[in-house]
Amino acid sequence: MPETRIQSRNRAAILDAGLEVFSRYGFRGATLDQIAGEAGLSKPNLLYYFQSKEAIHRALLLQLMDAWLEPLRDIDPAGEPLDEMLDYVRRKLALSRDYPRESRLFANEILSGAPHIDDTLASTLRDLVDGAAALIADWVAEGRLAQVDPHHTIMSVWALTQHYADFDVQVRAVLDTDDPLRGAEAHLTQLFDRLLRPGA
Amino acid sequence: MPETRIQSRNRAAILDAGLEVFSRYGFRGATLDQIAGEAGLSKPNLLYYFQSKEAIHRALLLQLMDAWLEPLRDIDPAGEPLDEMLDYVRRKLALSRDYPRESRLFANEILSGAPHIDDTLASTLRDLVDGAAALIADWVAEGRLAQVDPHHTIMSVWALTQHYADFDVQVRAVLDTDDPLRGAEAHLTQLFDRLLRPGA
DNA sequence: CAATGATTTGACCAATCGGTAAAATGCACG
DNA sequence: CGTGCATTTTACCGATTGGTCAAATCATTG
Repeated sequence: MPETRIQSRNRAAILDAGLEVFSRYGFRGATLDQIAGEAGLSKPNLLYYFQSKEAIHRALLLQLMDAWLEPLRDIDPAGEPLDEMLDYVRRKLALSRDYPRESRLFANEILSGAPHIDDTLASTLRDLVDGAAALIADWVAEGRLAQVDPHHTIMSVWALTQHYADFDVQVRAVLDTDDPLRGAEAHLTQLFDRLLRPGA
Repeated sequence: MPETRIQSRNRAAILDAGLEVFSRYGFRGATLDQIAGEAGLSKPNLLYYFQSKEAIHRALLLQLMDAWLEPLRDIDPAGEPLDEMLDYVRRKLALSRDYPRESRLFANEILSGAPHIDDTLASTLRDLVDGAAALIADWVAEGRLAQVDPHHTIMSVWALTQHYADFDVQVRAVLDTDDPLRGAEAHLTQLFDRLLRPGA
């Protein structure tokens, strides 16, 4: 039995509403009434489509992790190292610009101790990062990137790009611009260029 | 009427418990029962010392903001620019090491839209950052720092240092070390040295 | 020790929490 | 049009939420 039009519309509305609420208040701080209200449905109707509060949250985290790690997978081992790294930074920053709620959802999950994705963190994420770190280490050894710690460098990309989504309120308060991400790209490109460009 | 021994002990215990719980689950996700349990007090007894859940949260945020901005105030306009900036990074990183719960409390507040400190963000923080940014801009103009965007540079310091406290769970999962902050200091010193050291 | 104020407890409250059951409604299709 | 299934609503549940109140207990000091 394929999904009906009503089903796909309502499921999408619920996931969107859940993303809105969970990303602001975390799993425990979010309420089903709030999500139902945001989705334009009654609470029992919402529970007709998802078995529980946790089911909504789980579905959101699941579809998030893939998209979130994609930029890292897209680093091309055959490419020019510095370009690959700067492109990676730009792809990650684009995620913060286009999917700030997903970024905050992830941040909330980590802040609360990652109870729902700790196994993913220890396996999938870990392996992916180790792979990318090994690639960076090779590039460094070949003298095609400056001497850096690969793991800390990757985390620096995360920290700097996600900051613009997660701390959006603070960023806007400090920057006084309606588009903080414009200046961010130039700044981060410069920062990672100076960090990673191999010395003369 | 001065504070009795019992009062100061219990107030401290409540604030510590509140910090523990609020920093993990945010304001809405935290419960008074949880805080009372963590503090070793009954809920009514807890409310004998603080008028409400919000009062505990407010007290925590208040004592946080001062300590959190201190490293920025301590930048010496008469000092050597690069040293001053690198010392600032190290002071900020020390806060993440010594007060990770405070960092997460702040992160949670910002994530949820900063409803309790939005005026502080727009006034105190804004002024402080603008002052520091002006100083950095002067140093850049004098050729004593490399060409950077002062505001984005300051926020980069925040993003990179606070990341080690706020995303501690993820950092440990990726790094596989029991002391992630050791490598962090060397990495961040290197990063900001390369970003800020004036060209030859 | 007595008394007085500081502290703690137990019983309780209305509101909200996540979730359920069943009846009512809507909708597509023969 | 009517039948059968998908959808939605109404009414409700026990547990937990933030918070109150008065009584009980504790600690200090004259």
